[in-house]
Amino acid sequence: MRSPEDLSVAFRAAGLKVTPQRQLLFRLMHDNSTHPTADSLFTVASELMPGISLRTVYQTLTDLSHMGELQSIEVGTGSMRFDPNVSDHHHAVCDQCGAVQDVYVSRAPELHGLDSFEVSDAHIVYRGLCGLCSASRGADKNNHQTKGTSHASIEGI
Amino acid sequence: MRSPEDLSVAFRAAGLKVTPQRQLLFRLMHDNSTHPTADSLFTVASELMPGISLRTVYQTLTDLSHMGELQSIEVGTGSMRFDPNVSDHHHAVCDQCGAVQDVYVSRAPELHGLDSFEVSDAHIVYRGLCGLCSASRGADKNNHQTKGTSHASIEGI
DNA sequence: GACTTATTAACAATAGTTGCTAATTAGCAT
DNA sequence: ATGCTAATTAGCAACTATTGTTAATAAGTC
Repeated sequence: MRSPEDLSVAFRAAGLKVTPQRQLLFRLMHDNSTHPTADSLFTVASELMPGISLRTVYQTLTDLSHMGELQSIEVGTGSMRFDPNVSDHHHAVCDQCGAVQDVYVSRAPELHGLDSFEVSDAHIVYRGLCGLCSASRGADKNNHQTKGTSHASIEGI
Repeated sequence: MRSPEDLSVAFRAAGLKVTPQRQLLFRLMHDNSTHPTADSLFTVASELMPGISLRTVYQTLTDLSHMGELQSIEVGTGSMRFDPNVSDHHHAVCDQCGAVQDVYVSRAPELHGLDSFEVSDAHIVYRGLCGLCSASRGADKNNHQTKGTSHASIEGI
């Protein structure tokens, strides 16, 4: 996802208006590696701009997705996650705290049974325990993170 | 997933009752490679047993999942798919008709960025066009299948 | 065949997301 | 700066998929 400034230009060029709500969301999503849900993003946005509506958050996220600025992924946690990292990568979901990490896969797997199928995209979802959860394994059952926010993210190929 | 007969025995052994509704669902799911949704299974079941409730279908599918007799998968089509094939495999989803096929992956991919993550499961979802849809590409925009029912399935390693 | 307990069916409720509409506001031209 | 026009916002309703609840029913056992 491009910078908030670049996005403002891109939105105007696309005939879309650059509102304060959108600018806030640009900033909140830029370089955001926590894979937030629409709702968790709404919570953060509401603190900075009371009165902003969840509908607007959904709408802007949808717009950004359509423009290819972010990726919406479904990792089995019930709600959509939004990812400003649009490079070719995959995801790991912690079964305990729900954190989502980026995963880079270098070797394409060998397939069987897809002879007549034209593959255009592949997405791998890993499940298990994230670093923090496996460290505190069993000790505390409480989630140590808010839904949709990860402890840290791992970048780089 | 085991045969309807075996499942009847297993259910009784587990203290669960073998009702006509459950027996019907055993038969409908056994060797069913169409990856149906709860709703599409309900539609088929309703024709054979008018009056059966969607709740019962969900309940029985959940019971079967908990017993390890079938797998419930989420492939991004909005609703859960149920698969009597509980072997280690993955799935391909047609973007046009929604059909789901089994895919077997023989070589584990190389990962980067998962150092502190304890992986317990991995699931790959391929997206694209199934054989029938890519054959009739563009010609007819109409789905040639009912949601949740695939043209055919591909089995074998 | 009666008894006990699980199950069924119907309905309400929930979560996540999208549709709708009147009032507001950005962007543009003056 | 100011007004115009079309896009956007906020609020709410609607919708889909799924789960909770409960009275009536039926399976399984004796």
